[in-house]
Amino acid sequence: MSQVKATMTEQPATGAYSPKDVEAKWTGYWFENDMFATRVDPDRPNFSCALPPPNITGNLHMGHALNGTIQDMLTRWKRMQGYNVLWQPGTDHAGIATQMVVERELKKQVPPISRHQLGREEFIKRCWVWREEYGNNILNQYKRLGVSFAWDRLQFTMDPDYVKAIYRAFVILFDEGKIYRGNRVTNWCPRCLTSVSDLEVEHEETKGSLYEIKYPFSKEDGGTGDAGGPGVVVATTRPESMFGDVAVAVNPKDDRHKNIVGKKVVLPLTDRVLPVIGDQYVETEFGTGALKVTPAHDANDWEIGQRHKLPSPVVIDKHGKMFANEFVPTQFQGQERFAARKLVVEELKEKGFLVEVKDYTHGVAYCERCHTVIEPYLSEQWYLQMSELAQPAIEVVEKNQVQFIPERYASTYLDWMRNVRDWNISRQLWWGHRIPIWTCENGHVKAYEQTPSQCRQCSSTKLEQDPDVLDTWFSSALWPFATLGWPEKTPLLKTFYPTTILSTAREIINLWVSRMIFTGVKFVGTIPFKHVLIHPVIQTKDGKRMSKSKGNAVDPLDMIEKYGADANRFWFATVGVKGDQDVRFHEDKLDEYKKFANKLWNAGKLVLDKLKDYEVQSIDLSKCTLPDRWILHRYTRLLESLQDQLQNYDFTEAAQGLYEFAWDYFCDWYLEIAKQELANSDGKSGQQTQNVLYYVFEGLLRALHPIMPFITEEMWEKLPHAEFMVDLESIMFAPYPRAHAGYLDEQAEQKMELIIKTIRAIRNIRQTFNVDRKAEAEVLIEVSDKSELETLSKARSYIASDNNARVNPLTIEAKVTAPKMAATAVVSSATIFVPLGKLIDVEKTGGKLNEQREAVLKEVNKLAQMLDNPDFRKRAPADKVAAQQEALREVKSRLETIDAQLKLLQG
RNA sequence: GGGCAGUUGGCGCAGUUGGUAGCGCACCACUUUGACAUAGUGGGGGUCACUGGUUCGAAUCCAGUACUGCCCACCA
Repeated sequence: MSQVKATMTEQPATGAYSPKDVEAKWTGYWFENDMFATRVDPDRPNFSCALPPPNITGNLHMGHALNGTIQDMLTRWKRMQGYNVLWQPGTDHAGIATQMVVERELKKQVPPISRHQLGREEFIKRCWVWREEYGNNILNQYKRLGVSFAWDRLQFTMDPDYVKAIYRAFVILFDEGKIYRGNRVTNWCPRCLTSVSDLEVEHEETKGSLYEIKYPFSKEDGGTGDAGGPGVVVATTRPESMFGDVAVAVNPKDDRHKNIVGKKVVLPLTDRVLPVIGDQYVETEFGTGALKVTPAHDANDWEIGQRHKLPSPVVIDKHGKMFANEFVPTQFQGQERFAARKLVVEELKEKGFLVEVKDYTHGVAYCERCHTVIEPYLSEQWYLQMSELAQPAIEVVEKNQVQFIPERYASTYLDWMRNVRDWNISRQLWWGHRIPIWTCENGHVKAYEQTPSQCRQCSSTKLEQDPDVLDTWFSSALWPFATLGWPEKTPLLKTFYPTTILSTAREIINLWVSRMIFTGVKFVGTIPFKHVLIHPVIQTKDGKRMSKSKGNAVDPLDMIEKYGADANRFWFATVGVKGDQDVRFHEDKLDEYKKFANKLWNAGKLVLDKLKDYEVQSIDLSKCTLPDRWILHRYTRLLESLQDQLQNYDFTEAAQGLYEFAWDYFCDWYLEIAKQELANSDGKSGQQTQNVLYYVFEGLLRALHPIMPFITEEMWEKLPHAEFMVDLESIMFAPYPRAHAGYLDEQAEQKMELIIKTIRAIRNIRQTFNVDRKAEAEVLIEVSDKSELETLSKARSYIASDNNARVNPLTIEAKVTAPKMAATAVVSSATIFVPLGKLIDVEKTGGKLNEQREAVLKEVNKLAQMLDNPDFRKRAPADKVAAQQEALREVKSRLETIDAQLKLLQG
């Protein structure tokens, strides 16, 4: 490993933190020195996760960035905890998407070329060229986020070893008879010219029309066979498909129609005669209660056609144009389907068959990739039989071997798997894994892992490979183990499989997660991951889905540019995985966390300044000041919670805890006091304060590192280090800080709380009465409780200091002579008097006191009422009653103090 | 049609086993003292969507209603 240590980045003297250079520098340092390379020490525990492979055509979006941050936080945290970590990165060849991009490029050429002109082989070559050029773009974008994935183990779903895994899996399934050829209606994209799965189809509410068309009874069934005579009215949204009709179906229970079952009707605009059949599928409530049956162009009609053994004439071709065959009247042949619809409707109207047209909004299926309206299309496809494969995959989730987080998503998965249908795994594309099925001249259909030279059954050398490629999800289904070398029993597979977690978006639970689970169980014999983290979807600030085409998508790279990667990551951490299922994006949040980074930066500057020439040494608790012990206590509590929170994937709380600790406790209170301590001290107590300052700040950086890797690395490098960390090349290899119970100190906590409240009360009075900030104020504090008196007496220098309440002279006694013209506040057993002399505004003081009195009185009444209720005293647990009684006593005494002060004021 | 979320001050959210509503941003006022004005200090602001129930007591438990959003599903 190269030992070129990055040098410190010069920051502008203004005090503001500028993330840009810092981030570029450390990204370079980490990646150039292979810091994230996989290292395996058999004595250490293992942590692994696989990055959901982005499409090579993809660009980093908010979802990627959130997901990347979640995985990186865990990976960095585990690395710091001494685990062997593998965060497996890589990309997906993305069949349709890549093919579309390359086709689009070809179209831009002069003259434009189609892929068919190029031919399959040449086209695939172009795809490879494209992939070499741009295929890792998105991973490089990921780097900007500070991700620590194993760059040395980059995988691609078309790498030779990966392809080997795919064909091994395919052949196993094929030889078990689970892969079969089926001829049925599937979703077809007339633009991509391929079948797509149900999951690759988007349904959108679209305004359209419901056409009611009269199908007249034939002459032998009492009709005239034309529009003028009696008939049955069917309702359809797709009149152009009528030429493929083979029947009219009604519900046999429908009183209006049941007597016409068995009759014949004439298909309008043609001479064809169709039977009226009875089928339960027909909804009596919908439309006219009569349904035209078009088996080749509607999945439901296909089912009906199968039940009634009806033919299935095809009238729309794969391009979405009306077929030129005997079923389609010549005037419509070759017309595009939507143009044909218009023409058909016109002619129906003209000839009197069109009964009514109603506005109708319904879900229309669109191709997820190109937004073309999907055409249900009768075609031959390869299917994977799912029922047997699903069973064990259902069990591992039912038995909690694979656990969804949040839990509710387990039912999304289970509902899908329990009703799973056979999987159409073939696609009519060129870019992808060609289906490894060869058919010989004698019709023997076999699957081969490698291109065969002869038929396995008859040794014929005349073989032809299936032209289709596999659904892209077939290859990504194998991701968790194919990336680790399966089917070989590699050491990596042994070490890192099953992976620890999988983190992804809920929209691909069925598409991807379910398939990894069943393939993992099937091929490796074990679950692919223990925990599935499903993160929220990031929406626009008004709750809309972000989409590139709508132009409302926020580009995370822009946000990183503007606010820094650490600020973005911090926001992603607060989003976490355990909260709502959707999160709206508000840019102010990034600004807030940018300010947090700035705050840390400036705190770091102060700490460094106070630790000039500091040599690390251990803390001597017995010599520590109260604030020292207090911050150690708070810090220890923070670490305890962090351990729990990160363990439970509670990133939201972990981030909030760190934010609160760093800003409120450390910066606002401890640093203010420590600053003063170090300025005043004679060097004895100051030494311990330095130790504590170092201990807490250095630890805080490590604690923050998984969330904010850049700024913590930058500052950590500048700090001196304890011996065991001196040689580390990066904070990422330093141990995650652990809580030491010895630093817990509840007493210090209570004492500091009293002091803080006291300081706040004095500040409140000062501001309420407009005491000049620069002026010192006289303060008298009467403390009835003995230990509180001691605490406050010992803390007098903190209370009096310019940073805090700026008091002089300060009197703290068990009993003081209450000054007449004074503002008053009560904190616990302490009554604070600030004599204001001429400054005092009797009216204002009285008003303020009366306000307080009212608030306190309200509490008194509420508590008294509760305690007066005999039911409460009878039924509430004794400790609760006692607690309320105690609360009442406390509130009453505050009321008395206020009353006394009011009396004095009115004097 | 089925399922899942959410509804708490202007905005974004916390509120574990029911016991006097918290935080951040924004807002108002004051302050440029050597970590930070991307700051400090103080302050104002909420009948916890609605209805009913359980309970001595409900933001919290139960039932229902209303909106908002997501997922799944073969109503033409």
